Amino acid sequence: MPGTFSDRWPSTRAGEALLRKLKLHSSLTEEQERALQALPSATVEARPRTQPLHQGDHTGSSCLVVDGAVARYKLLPDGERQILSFHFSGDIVDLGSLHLERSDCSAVAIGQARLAYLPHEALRDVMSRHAGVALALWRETQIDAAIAREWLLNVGRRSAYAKLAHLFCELAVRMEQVGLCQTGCYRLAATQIDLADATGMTSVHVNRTLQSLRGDGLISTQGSELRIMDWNALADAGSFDPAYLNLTA
Amino acid sequence: MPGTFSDRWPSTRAGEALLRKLKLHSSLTEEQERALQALPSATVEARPRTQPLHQGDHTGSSCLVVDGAVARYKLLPDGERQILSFHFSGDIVDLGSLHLERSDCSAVAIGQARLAYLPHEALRDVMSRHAGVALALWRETQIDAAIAREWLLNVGRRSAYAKLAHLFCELAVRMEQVGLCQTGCYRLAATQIDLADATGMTSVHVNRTLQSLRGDGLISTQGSELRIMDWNALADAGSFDPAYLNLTA
DNA sequence: CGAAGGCTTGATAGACCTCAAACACAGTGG
DNA sequence: CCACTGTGTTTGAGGTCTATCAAGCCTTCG
Repeated sequence: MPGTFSDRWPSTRAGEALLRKLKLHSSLTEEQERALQALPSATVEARPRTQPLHQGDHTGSSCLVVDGAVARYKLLPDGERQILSFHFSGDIVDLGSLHLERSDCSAVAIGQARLAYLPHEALRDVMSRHAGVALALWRETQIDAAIAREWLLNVGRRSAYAKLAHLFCELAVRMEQVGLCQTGCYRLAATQIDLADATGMTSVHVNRTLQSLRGDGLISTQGSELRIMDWNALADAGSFDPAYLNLTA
Repeated sequence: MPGTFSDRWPSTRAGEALLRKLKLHSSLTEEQERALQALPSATVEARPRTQPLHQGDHTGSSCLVVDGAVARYKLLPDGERQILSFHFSGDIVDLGSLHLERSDCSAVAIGQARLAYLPHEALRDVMSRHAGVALALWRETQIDAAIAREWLLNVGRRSAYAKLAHLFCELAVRMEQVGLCQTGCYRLAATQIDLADATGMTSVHVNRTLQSLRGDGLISTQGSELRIMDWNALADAGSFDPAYLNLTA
């Protein structure tokens, strides 16, 4: 029901979301802010499971998340899927391909999402005229890369229990940054299959690990809402250190 | 023995290695090339297992590999290590931290290596004066990020056999780019422990999987030299598709 | 109400890990 | 020249974490 959805998030515009995100780590002049907000963009509603981006695509625009969530992923020939990242309001999903030939991964909407497509030409133009914007976008891509590296550690070396704990911590911090998480409580329409593909597990094992996490009083869930009951214990279980998110710039 | 080492690789300079690497995916004007070659740098010899970069470091320069190999990694509180990437001649290990407060990972020399430290100030200066250089370095960081994403898939979703096959394919292609691999044969001073930490396995299991790979006639090893005996079979086993390396720009 | 998708549970299996020891090799020093 | 040491490789024997297979259940939605 796109109608209902639009009613609930009526006013956020693409430039606004991007601006808020960039200001988390970079300071911008008023002129730069105006330039960003003036970015042309085509906003679209994306139904759950629709794919705003396909591996190998050669598009002329980048996909910005205005509302909702998007997951980037890669597929193996046998159909196995690895989710590489989650993106929320203000995140540019495929900023990396701005100066690259084609995208190396696909993306899918997790739940209903509102997306905006920013023409590469316009982005390049703003970046060339405003060095501060180019710097902010550079930082944005570097933080994205840092998150991928942390995920590599997560998937490669942590136990199932720690993997989920770490993921939930990261999502809490990142969503809190953009106002989507209050008092350790946030909504994410990810299924247990999604969580499995993000952490290199199976959905069955995610289910059982989730039960442990709940049983130990670290989290609770109802519907798509996740509530962190004991932040210290959860962060400790996942050996979560938010330094890699570069929030303090 | 730094003396012996210097004698074997006597002439490569920092700017040269970087330039050759960047030209793999970006075209540069003669002026830009000169600017790159004129970059000031302090070249040092790094003994095996020395650490040119530490997590949390706030350095004023970036580490370029001139010769040899460097691995980037992260540690878990319990000492578990995840290697995030390997770097060879022309790679800048921590380009990501050029505009970030501090490094989110550490690095270690794999075997003897020669490194050059490029002052951030000088890099920023060249980038601001030459948009083409900035673009090339942007591409460089994006390819680095794309490799990390492919590793995420490798570590999260492939079998042990496929993990090693994929890693060996990537290393062959990347080392061939810079002249370190001929006819599917290259030297890498990585131990089986290193390979384990790069793929999220244990060294014991790496050892056994290596034996399978050899037994199936896909590779052969002698000392630190790896020879790919059957490229097609190896690429197939690792479902290796070099598209993510962005070689064709 | 039926269908579809997601969640939960049980039983079984296997890929990979852990522990432990032996082996190979190079560098060191007496 | 040969023990001696350290690091890396190899092998063996369990053990376990996680995957697989299969079924039942629940909610949502047309």
